[in-house]
Amino acid sequence: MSFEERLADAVREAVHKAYGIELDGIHVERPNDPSHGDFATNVALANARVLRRNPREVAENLVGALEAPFVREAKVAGPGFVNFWLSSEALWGEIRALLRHGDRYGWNEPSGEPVLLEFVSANPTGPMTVAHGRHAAYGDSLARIMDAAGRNVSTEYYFNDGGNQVRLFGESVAVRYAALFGEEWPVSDPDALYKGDYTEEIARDLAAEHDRQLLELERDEALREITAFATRWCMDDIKRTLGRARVSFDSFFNEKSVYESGAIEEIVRELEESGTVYESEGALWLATSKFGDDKDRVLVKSDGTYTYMGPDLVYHRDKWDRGFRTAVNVLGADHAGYPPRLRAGLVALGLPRDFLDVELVRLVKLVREGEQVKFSKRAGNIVAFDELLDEVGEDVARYFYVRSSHKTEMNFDLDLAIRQSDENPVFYVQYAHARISSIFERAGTTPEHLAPPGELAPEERLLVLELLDFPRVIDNAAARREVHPIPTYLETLATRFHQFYTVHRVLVDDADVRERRLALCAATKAVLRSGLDLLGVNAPEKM
RNA sequence: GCGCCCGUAGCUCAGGGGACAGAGCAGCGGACUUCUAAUCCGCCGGUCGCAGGUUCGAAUCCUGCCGGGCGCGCCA
Repeated sequence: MSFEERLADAVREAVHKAYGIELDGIHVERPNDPSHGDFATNVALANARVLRRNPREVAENLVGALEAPFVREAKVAGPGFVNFWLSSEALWGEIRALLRHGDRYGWNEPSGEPVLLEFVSANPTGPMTVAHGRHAAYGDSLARIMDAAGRNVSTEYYFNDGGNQVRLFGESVAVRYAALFGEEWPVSDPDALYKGDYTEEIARDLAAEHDRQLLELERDEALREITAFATRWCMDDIKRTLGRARVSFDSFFNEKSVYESGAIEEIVRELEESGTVYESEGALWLATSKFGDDKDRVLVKSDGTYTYMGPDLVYHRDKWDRGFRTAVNVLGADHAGYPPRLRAGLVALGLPRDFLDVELVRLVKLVREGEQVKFSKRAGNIVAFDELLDEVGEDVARYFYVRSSHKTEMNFDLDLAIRQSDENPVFYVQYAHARISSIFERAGTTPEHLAPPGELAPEERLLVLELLDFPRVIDNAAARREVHPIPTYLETLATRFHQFYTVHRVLVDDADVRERRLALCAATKAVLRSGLDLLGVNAPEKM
């Protein structure tokens, strides 16, 4: 149990003892100013009104009634805060616990209903973009954080390889392919074709494998072959990029399998039976407005093909059938209108309203020399994630992406990421880790037993308090589905370590002191490595 | 027009009822014979978009404006 929780309990009992009432939601926090104690609570201020006493008086009574052996001192301060200082013994007790858990400190055993986290799910119609990169970095880190926090989470990538975009993409490659043999491939809308140079690459690979055979086939069949080849090519390309960025998925799901299974027809039949669909203007509509959507949505277009609602309903019901009780979808903010529709459709199918949960990721803009970078030659009207990785490296890319909240629009300043890499926050954190490694290398040992607890110097105390905050940071990030608290935390922790390092020499002659400081280093190293790992960033031994 | 999100230091962003609003970068000035100076310390820099309201207390909650983004397709 954390000190916050232990303090909250102790305060709750003190309130009970002094006033005979049970309070919950007792707020204990780390004050900004160290002179306000290791921890502080505002209960006296928050409850002065109900108790009909002035806050300072309440605070005094609390301090008087407080029984907490791990508290060295409790003092009333300001308008009625109670500030707590913990005993060094108690802090050392937690450091020992931290060292026992190592880089699993703060982790919880998995429990609860299965959650499926779906992210990226970029269409296999081209390379991953820098926007997908943000989704990948966010989603993968979130999965790691939720896992650490004890959520029963799995990750999945949905390959949209069955829809309209894919047909267009197939045509784009077919045009290039035919051109290689001096032939023309007729298309309905040349402007809608994919323009990036990679379509040329795919066409060449296709030609290398099949020569001009596919041009001999009947056109529909040839297009099917070409499209299948092209989407497979993109999936491989995307998976390679993901692997490079250290993003992993537990499973991949193909939209095509939905079309081929006949499940859509089945769903439509089900909806017909429940009377939630109707025909109008030659299309089949789903009455999503009965389930919380603004208006009804087309399910089967007048040309007989399905809108995305069809396969998506099947896919999400499949998630439910596989046992997941929460489906978290990470989507681009430009898809904001989509969740209410899908949710309404799922409710129409009898799934609970809270099954689908959506996190919207805002746009990322690449900025170079103050100008927005909008496209690249290879990728067409986008910038490929690979190109960003080439420029700034995997660690910087992943760290920068998640440093700010996924909910805010982000400017990724390339000049800063590259040119000033020395002053980069990711290096700042990594450097703390490397410094510690260097100490252990010099020391030739890792601490096997701990020296008896001793008084903590101010810099040591701040470092320790920061270390012990890690479990709460993980829980909080998981609960809010936010990743950026981790970098924020790591930077503070690195600062606390660098400050400690500047003031105190670790490898001193006094064996007890040396042992204690090595223990702090080991603890810091474990938490830094653990935190960086949550972000998919390396923790180097040397820099 | 309706709905959702966002306005915090020159820049990129934390903080989302508490004690003087924080960090990094940029700028200025200090600190390496001692475990890595990719570090540390100090200075400069903010009417937390504006105006009301709730509260003992508001950057934080509520309302209204202003500014920006996104959505409101038989596209995904």
